[in-house]
Amino acid sequence: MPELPEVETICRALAPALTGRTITRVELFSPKLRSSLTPLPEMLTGRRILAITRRARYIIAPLDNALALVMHFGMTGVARIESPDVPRRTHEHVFLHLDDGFVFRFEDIRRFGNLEVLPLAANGLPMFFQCFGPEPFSDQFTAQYLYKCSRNLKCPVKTFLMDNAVVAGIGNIYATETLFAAGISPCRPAGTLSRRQCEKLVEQSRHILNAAIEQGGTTIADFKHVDGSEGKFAVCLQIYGKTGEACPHCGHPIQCIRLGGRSSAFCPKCQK
DNA sequence: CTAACTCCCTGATAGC
DNA sequence: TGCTATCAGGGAGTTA
Repeated sequence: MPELPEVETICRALAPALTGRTITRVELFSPKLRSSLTPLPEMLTGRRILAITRRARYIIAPLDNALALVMHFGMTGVARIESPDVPRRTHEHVFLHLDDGFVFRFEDIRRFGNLEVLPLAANGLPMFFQCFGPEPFSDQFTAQYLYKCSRNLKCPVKTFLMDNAVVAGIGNIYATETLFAAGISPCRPAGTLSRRQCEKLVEQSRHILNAAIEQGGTTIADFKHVDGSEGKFAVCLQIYGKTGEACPHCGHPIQCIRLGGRSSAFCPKCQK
C-alpha cells in the first residue's frame, strides 16, 4: 500500500518521464474512482506537465493552465509508463497518451485511489492541501511542534500520528513501526506524551521513512514501482503484520488491537 | 470541538 | 467444488 516512501519512489520515477510532456489524448475505462473521471479528457488534453511533486501521499502535476493533476494511490494504485502496444490490464482505469509516444497508465484494483484536476492556489498547491500538517522531513516537524499540538488530546497516539493535519503522509505501516522503535504503546493518549517521547517520534519516524525510501518502499501485496519492480523494505519491518510472532527485542508475542478501524501491532512489554 | 463510527472497493483466504 | 463470511485499509463523511 503506497504510503509516503512508496509515493516518493513513484514520484522520483515519474518526474523524468512526465516533466515537460504534453498530454495528447486521454482514455477512460471507468467513469469514476473516488471522484468522477469524466472531466479529465477535456481538462487534460493538450496540456503540458510542468513538474511532478509530492505532498503527503499525493502526487501533484502542475499544468500550463494554472490547474494541476492530483493523484492518490489509495491501497492498490499503480502508475506505469509504457508503450501503447502493451494490452490494457483489467484494473487500469486511465491512460494519458504523451507526446513522446509513451502512455501513463493508472491501475487501481480496489479503487480507493483517485485522479483529479484542481486549480492551483497562490502557494502553488491546490487549496485542498492548506489544512495539511508539515512533511516529516521539513523543519517545521519538530518535537516541540508535536508536543504542542498533542496537548489535551485523548485520542490514541497512533491515530494522532496518522492524522494528515498533524504530520503529512504517515500511514498505518510507518506509524506502527515508528511507535515500536520509539517504545510507545499505540493506544497511549496523545496528550500524555512527554517532550522526550515527542523527540523520539520525530527521530524514529524520519529514520524509518528514510530507510524505506532508500529501499524503494514496502511491497506487501500490491505496491509496484513504475517499472513493475517491488519495494524491498518489507524485510525490514519489525512488527507490522507480525501478530503472534516473537518481538524482535524481547521475544514476547506481538499483539494486535484495532485503533480507528486500523489493525495495530505492538509489543506490550517494549511499548508503554 | 474531539472521537468514534460507516462507507467505498476487490481479492485472498478460511470455513462449511 | 462452490458458496458465503471475513479481512485488509486511506480518506471523506456522518454521528454522538
